[in-house]
Amino acid sequence: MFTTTASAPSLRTPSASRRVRPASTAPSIDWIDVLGLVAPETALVEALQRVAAVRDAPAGALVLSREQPAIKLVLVASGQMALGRSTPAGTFRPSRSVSGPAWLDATSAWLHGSYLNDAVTVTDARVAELPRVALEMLMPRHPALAPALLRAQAEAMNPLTELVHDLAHKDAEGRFAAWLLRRLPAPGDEPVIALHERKRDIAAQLAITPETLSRLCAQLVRKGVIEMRGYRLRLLDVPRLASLAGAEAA
Amino acid sequence: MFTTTASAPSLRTPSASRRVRPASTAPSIDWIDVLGLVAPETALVEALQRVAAVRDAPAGALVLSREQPAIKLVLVASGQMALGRSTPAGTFRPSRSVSGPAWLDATSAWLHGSYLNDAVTVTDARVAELPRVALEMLMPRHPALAPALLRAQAEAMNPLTELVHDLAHKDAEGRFAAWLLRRLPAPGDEPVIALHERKRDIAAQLAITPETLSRLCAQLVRKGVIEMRGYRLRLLDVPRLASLAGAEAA
DNA sequence: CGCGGCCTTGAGTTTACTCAAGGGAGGTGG
DNA sequence: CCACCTCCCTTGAGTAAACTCAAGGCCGCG
Repeated sequence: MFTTTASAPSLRTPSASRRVRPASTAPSIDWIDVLGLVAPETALVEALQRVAAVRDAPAGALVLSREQPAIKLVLVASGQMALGRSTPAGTFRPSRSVSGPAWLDATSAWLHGSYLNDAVTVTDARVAELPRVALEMLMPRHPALAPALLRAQAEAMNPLTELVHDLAHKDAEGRFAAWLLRRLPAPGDEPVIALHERKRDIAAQLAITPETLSRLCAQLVRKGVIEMRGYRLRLLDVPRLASLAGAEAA
Repeated sequence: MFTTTASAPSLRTPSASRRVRPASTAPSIDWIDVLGLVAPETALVEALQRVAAVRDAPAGALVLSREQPAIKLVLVASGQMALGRSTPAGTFRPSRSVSGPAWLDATSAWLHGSYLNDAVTVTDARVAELPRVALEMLMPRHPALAPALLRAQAEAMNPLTELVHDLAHKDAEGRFAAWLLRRLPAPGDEPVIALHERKRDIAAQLAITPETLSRLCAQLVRKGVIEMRGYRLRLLDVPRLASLAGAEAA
């Protein structure tokens, strides 16, 4: 995928950018998709395109900071980002990841404060920023905009709620199982998952250590639930995995 | 507060309702506050009042269910609610709590699905429900509505993000310390916190067992950080507490 | 007074973490 | 082209945090 030949995310330094998915050549954003528009709404799309500031960020770049006042909505057109917080010590603690095309932060800008998370690019990425005031000015003329933004925000809530539930009520194995199931290809397709990120990043998302993740994988392999070769794994027993994911520890 | 005399949430059965805060006599909602409106906007307020279905729910009632299709926005005018999930076994696993006046769920209804959480009243509560379609119809006439709803949704995101971070990166003591600090009275007031809920409910919010919470309290008392008498506790050393809360375990 | 629910405390166990060592893959420089 | 170096993943051993199970005390209620 990212590397020419192989199965692994081949990056070396987190900030160095071997792992290149060059931002797509077209400079435009798929607004229809991102906003979940049904009608064509070409006038709205054009207007959005005008107010959006699109830019490319190399892997490892800090795209959002909790220091910045939140005055723009930010979306990821392509690439993958990690949301979390930088510690005073300077290390970054990811809480979750976002893969474009999706909103990175469609909410903070509606409040008078800063962004809620720091965000760092994992792969090269293309991001677009929309000033809140510009959107507010577009609303009267484009009645489809507000509901679309409300939908976009609502959609962002979903994974967060899920995450809270998992962190609060599932043990490490359950969280990993749930994570795998979320990545499950459509039924009918091969139940094979390619990991596009370092395992330690996956571990961070699951709020466990890389060592624990490694042991979990070995354990699932022993149980015959999955099969692993490097960064490519195959789900052998989806029902079993689902039961592990649902087994809400304690 | 809730009981006539005492310091404890005196309820016996979780669903029984000794712990009564009768929903306020006025049948109306403070829309200005809930929506964060700045201008008076009386026309909008009246319109909202018309489309809102207000009802009172006794303590222990199931107000929202993940089985229901989400077609209404729900807000809690007064009282306290727990959000979480019922297990197949029938027990309720709270993830977080909401105290009125605040939105209980301002997001699910914008999507075509069910509610994201089950919600149970902890105290007697008054809830209001607004059909999404009604709000959409009000939007063209009331330009202040959409931004207000966007703000409301955005505000709901904030505590959730915080919660994810705490669950992912803080140990039990840190989460409890952070929880206490969130309840800290305004600086200048007495640093005394009255617990209005059973300790086991607090524990559930923190994703720990009641036993662990009890031990944490004892430990903080031993350290001289807090003082406890029943359900009333005094913060003796706020800076120390803050450092515990910030100490992002590991 | 007894009962039921709640909180507390103790003992033992489990889970996941820390620390440390070793192997593999990929890029780099001689 | 090969040696080396770095970063990553894995595995093992020991430890710490939080859980489970169980027993005891308190309080309000019937």
